[in-house]
Amino acid sequence: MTRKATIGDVAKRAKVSPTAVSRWLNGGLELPETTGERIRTAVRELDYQPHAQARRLSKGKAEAIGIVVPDISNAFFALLAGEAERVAVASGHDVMIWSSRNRIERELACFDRLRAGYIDGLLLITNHEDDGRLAERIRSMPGRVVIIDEDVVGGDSAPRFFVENETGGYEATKHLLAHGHRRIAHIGGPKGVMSAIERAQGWRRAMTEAGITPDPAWHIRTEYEVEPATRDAEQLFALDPLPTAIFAGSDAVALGVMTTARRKGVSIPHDISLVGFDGMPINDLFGPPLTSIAQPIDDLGRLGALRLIAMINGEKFDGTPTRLPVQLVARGSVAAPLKNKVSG
Amino acid sequence: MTRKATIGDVAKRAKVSPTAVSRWLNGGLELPETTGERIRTAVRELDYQPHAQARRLSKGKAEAIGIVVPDISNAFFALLAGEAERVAVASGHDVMIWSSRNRIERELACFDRLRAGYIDGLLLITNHEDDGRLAERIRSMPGRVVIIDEDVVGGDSAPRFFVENETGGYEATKHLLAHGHRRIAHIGGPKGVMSAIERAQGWRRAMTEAGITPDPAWHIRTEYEVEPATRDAEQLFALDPLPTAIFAGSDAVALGVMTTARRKGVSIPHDISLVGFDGMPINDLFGPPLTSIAQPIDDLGRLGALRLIAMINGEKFDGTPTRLPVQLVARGSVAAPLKNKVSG
DNA sequence: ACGCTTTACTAAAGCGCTTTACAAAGAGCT
DNA sequence: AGCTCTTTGTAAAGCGCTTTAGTAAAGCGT
Repeated sequence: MTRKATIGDVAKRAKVSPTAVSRWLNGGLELPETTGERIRTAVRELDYQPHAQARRLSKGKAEAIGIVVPDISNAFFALLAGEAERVAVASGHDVMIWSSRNRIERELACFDRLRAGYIDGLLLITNHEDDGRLAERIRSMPGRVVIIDEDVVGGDSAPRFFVENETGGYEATKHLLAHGHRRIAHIGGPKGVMSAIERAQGWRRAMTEAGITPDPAWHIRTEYEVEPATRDAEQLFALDPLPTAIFAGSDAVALGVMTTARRKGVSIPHDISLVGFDGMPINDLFGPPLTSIAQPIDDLGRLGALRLIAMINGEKFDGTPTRLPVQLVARGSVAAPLKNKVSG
Repeated sequence: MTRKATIGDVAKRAKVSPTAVSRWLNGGLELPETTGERIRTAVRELDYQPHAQARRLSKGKAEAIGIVVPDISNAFFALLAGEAERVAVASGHDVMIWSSRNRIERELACFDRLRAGYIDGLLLITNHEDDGRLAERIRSMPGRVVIIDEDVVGGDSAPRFFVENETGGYEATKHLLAHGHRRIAHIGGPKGVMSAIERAQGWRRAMTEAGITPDPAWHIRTEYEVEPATRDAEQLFALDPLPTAIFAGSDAVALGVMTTARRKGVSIPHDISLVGFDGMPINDLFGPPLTSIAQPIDDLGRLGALRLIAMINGEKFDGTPTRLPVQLVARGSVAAPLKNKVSG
């Protein structure tokens, strides 16, 4: 294999110095047309391409950002990361997407990459309670981190973008109440996770306003993933009397509920109504189509990436969180409860 | 912001040369415990972390690979990339995942990154017909590229991993035939795409063996995405008589068919049976659960990544394609055709 | 006391690029 | 003619690391 052409090879062939080639290519030097043409020809003939590593070392910038998500094969995160990537690429940054699989070590590894100059900034999407290490890393890298979707306690030095979780939980529950439900259970995200806390608060507030004191057994916690939710939903189906409706803390959780319902021979929405949270486009295709609180996933990804890039370019921001609105999308998984169906 | 510690700072504090620090850290130098301890302390106190760009420039390796997929927010590719990533990370490589959005320019950009030394190898997952440029790049980077899932004509210098597309199409069609269907339509992937061609061949072979000559109108092509498939499926629902079954070239296409069926008031599987291709785990949750030809997605990603890393480490391979088996997963989207239901 | 081996390191070059500082040659002005 | 200004470049340093080649000192056998 022939050695790759370097800037020196180009310079030699164009009969100028490497300096001239570099500066001319990067727009820092005006040269007469004949000289420019010689360089252009040399570049073409040698198929020259600057060595990324060298250029980055020299410039002191990686021209790249990283995106950590809990799991890239989860459609929600894939959508989020996809949108963020689009924005970053458009501004000339390379993008690395990493799955943390909810292992904090893998998240910390991304901070190491940041410190190592491998990326200029990090878009952090995390899903689990922090033990303090994440918060510490965030503080130690000011202007380099943007947090999306889920808070990190103590990470408030970084810009953060969330949705109106409490409102979402409230609206979901109101929707079920409006259909006549009273025994509304909530299966939400794990302990210590902001979105789970806020969505549960919204649920509780709507219930209280309706004059209902939720039975503690109606509130259970699970992971935001299909598998664990499928398992943990069992508890709900063991209750007597059964809840007539379930507000699931995410669409993945709702899918878990659907799976368990199917296995138990419980029909949705005939026997139990179900509302999810996320508003994934695919919800439309489930049996039944899933009513859900839609998050502005694109905006979340886009705004986060834009903010990160602005910071990399030197703009200053504080950690005031931005809250984006959510919206109920009614589909087919909610009906009136059985007992009320006729009597109203 | 205080400057980041360099290897020189560590050396000074430990009262040794940078050489010693580098070699000791990288395991190339035995040192007495006291010296080692001094270095260890210095590293800790300065919170030293080698500069990735510099190390990579120096070593002439990026210790990273890239994965291009058509669209990371497509669950199939997300699964594929996720598995490949896991393998690569386990072997100490950084992973960059890029979405090409089926733009060949974006795929070529990934080859540029390869040439620029930004990554050591590329896992290529492409979805559309090549105009020759892809094949040329693949040839020009021997031992650096592995192709997965979909062939590139002329890219046969690189290792390739595909599934048994023809068999899959055959099995899907046989399954429908076994349920008594005769008017079996096929809505498959785009022209010039290997998997689409092979799956269609399987369909055609099963039909022919059953003594049926497929009406040309029964075979239509679309993109492997939900949106276009939703649109293009219209043609199938405009036929008279309607097909009694549809073999969709991918699960995304099947989803599109389901969407259109729903809109047209056509019930699956009551009025029309449906078989997809991919075997996405989520198929279980659709209404109805989707019968599909399952691909070994994990294996595809894993084997591809392993092969790529082996090549980076100097092993030689030729372009003999590896074919992985597929398997029919029967769920609820296939029933006997209406007219045959009673008469058998 | 001599050479040989081992231990414990180091100096310097080099990876390929960018950037700062500077210079030669000509043009224009007084 | 002498001066400044512009044009057209170049030399050299430096980014932070690895690696090659080597060396001073200590230990060892005879």
